[in-house]
Amino acid sequence: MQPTHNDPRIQRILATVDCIPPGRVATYGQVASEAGLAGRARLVGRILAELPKGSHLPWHRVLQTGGGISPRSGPGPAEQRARLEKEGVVFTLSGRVDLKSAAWKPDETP
DNA sequence: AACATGACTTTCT
DNA sequence: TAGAAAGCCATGT
Repeated sequence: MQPTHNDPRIQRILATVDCIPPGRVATYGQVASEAGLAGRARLVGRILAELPKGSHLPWHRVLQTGGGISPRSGPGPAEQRARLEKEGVVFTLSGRVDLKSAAWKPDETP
């Protein structure tokens, strides 16, 4: 079975991602830092990669530094972008999100 | 224990 | 501004 079972760190990451409101996005480093795992951005990515299918977790709101989508196998990236656009997130011609406007602030969680 | 892989980040060219 | 290389952390073989 898998790595992340009941580790509080992992739960914190999942909770942080789940706290990201629609129309806003956060970077891997941002989430990791909030979860108390600063510098472990890759761990966040790994967690999301292991996410089960039925997870309601807004994984699509997690982007790279600069607001770009991490390329990976499958319809992941395309679906991620589609979902974000549906939430009102604007993508630049470079395929990146304008963090100046869409960046999520942990203090602004309703 | 060592090597290889990956939803990352930073720096250099 | 875009592309390639190196570095860092955790997992799996």
